[in-house]
Amino acid sequence: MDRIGDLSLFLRVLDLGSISAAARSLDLSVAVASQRLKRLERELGVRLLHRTTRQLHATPEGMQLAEQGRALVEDLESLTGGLRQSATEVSGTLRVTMSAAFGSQYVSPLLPEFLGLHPRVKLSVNLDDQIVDLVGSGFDLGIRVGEMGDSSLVARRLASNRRVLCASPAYLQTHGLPRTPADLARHDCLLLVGSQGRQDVWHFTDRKGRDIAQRVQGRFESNQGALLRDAVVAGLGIAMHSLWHVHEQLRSGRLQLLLPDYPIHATGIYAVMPQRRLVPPRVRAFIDFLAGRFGDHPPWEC
Amino acid sequence: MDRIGDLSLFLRVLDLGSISAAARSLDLSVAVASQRLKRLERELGVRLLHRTTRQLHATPEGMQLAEQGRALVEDLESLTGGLRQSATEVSGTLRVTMSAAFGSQYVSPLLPEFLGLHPRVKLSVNLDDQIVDLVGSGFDLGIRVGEMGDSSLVARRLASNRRVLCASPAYLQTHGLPRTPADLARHDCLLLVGSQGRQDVWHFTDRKGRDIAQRVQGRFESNQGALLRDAVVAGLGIAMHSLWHVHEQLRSGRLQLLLPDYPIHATGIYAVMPQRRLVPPRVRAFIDFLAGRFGDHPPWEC
DNA sequence: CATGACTATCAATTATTTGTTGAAAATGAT
DNA sequence: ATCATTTTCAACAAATAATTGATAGTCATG
Repeated sequence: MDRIGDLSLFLRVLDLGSISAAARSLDLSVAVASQRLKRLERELGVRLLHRTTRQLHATPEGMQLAEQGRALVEDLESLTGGLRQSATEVSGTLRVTMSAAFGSQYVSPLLPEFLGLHPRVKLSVNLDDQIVDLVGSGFDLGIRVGEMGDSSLVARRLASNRRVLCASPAYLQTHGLPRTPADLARHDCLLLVGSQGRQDVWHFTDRKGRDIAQRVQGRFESNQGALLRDAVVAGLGIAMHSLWHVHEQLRSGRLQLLLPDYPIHATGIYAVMPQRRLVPPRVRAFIDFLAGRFGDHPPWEC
Repeated sequence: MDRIGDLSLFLRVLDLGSISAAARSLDLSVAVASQRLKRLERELGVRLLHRTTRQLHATPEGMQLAEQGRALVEDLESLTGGLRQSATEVSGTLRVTMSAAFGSQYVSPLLPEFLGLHPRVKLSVNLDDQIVDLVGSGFDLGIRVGEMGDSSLVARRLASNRRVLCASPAYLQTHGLPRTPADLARHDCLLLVGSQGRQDVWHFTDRKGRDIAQRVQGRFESNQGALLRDAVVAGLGIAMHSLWHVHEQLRSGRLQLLLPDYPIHATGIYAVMPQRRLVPPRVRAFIDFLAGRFGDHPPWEC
């Protein structure tokens, strides 16, 4: 066996559970992937995959090769990556998944420029807030808003993510202006329902830096930030939003900032990627590009 | 970097100290080796070898790649070797070095048959008793007579190597027949001078299995077994010889066996090879071939 | 149960890479 | 200085890989 790429392909096939998906993710035609797997099996003289058109599973030999081979491929990548002084060409298909609202609002306008900068990259953009398993879905990169909990991924902070409490002037005229977090208990609060459940405890910081937790409730909730924003603009209640998300509305006066003296713990906007030793140049280029655009003065900060 | 073969080539180049030698040893044309090294350097973006036409040495990066890469290549070989169920074709150039006397006398007549058995192998035979550094000299295989001390090599015993004490009838008529090892102190003994120095202490076993060491001396010594044999046939003294070496002379009566009641510790005839995980099929085939010819009834045993 | 959407493989063509050969340039030894 | 080696280069031939379009198998769906 000479080609380590065949081994990489095999590993990718196992990760994605499909020859077609692996081929796409490596910018190969499906036929090539198929015949290279066959070559690998022929050279080893062993059947690695039991395959039907609809499902794959590894033979015992395949399992063994996968287990031991993965370490090998990673070692080789780290070895060559350590030596290689300058990255190679920025090319291939960049597969990125991003938070829907943030992506369409702030990333999308930048994409033409990025494509112009790197003529040999193709982009495949997935807008979705749910996808967690980057490697299992074959993405190079995810762009996520909020806390980074997952440890199997490496994250790079692209920008800070200040969150604010806001409501429409109409709502405030009717219901009054809250002065402290405790006041929120008597207001209609609009809640985001995430994958971890309803987020009905809001955290603030008082003047002395102490954490204040306030349970809130209301008559409207959604898993879509955009719906929440429409609701708060319509005067349905008070919402906690990322600054970038309501930046426009605050500037135009359709929304109003609340409790400015009780700042909310800031999180970040992150680029996350599978923990690989060797980051493809196109991924690095994209992250650097975004970081350069957002870094010091994101468009949503005053 | 995709081709692990390029890395292997690079390692071989470092072992042999020459691109040409490495190319020969891998059955490649020199030009291919050259351009594959260049490809490796281009892909890594790093210069690995400082080369003039006359000498090579690795750059720091080259050293690093060699150190870490060698383990990698070996891991890959053992992994694939462990999976691979049947060996591949017996082909390529088999480079073997062997003890001169034994090689010309017993191996040489078998070579045509071996070549006939495997049409796609070429043979490169080196007759020399000195070469120790197999891997450094680019040999696949060595055939050695005697004790195997070197631990960096793996050895397979091809046949036993009984040694005997002998002298010509004419010498014995003049000097008398020794009855015990101690008698040898009063005889002319012909000594082999090896790379470890003059071998002037001979070891025997008495009837109870105890070791008897006897220092001997004489007026003739050589590093060439053949000269020693000629000398003992000419009646110059008593010599200790491998049985295969004097088998003919003993049968024809030109030499006579001495001290048959004090056998000498038997050693062996060994195939030794560099400690690689994966033995090329041509090497295995050759060893099996020789073992089959010598194994149970070597031609020099009665 | 048939249809449709995918999937893997096959066969034929095209493109790319790899290997060979012979010549040239460079180097150290005689 | 010449000679024998060594590495590299350049042009060509051979082998290999990738693409395309076609075929057959499989599962979910209506």
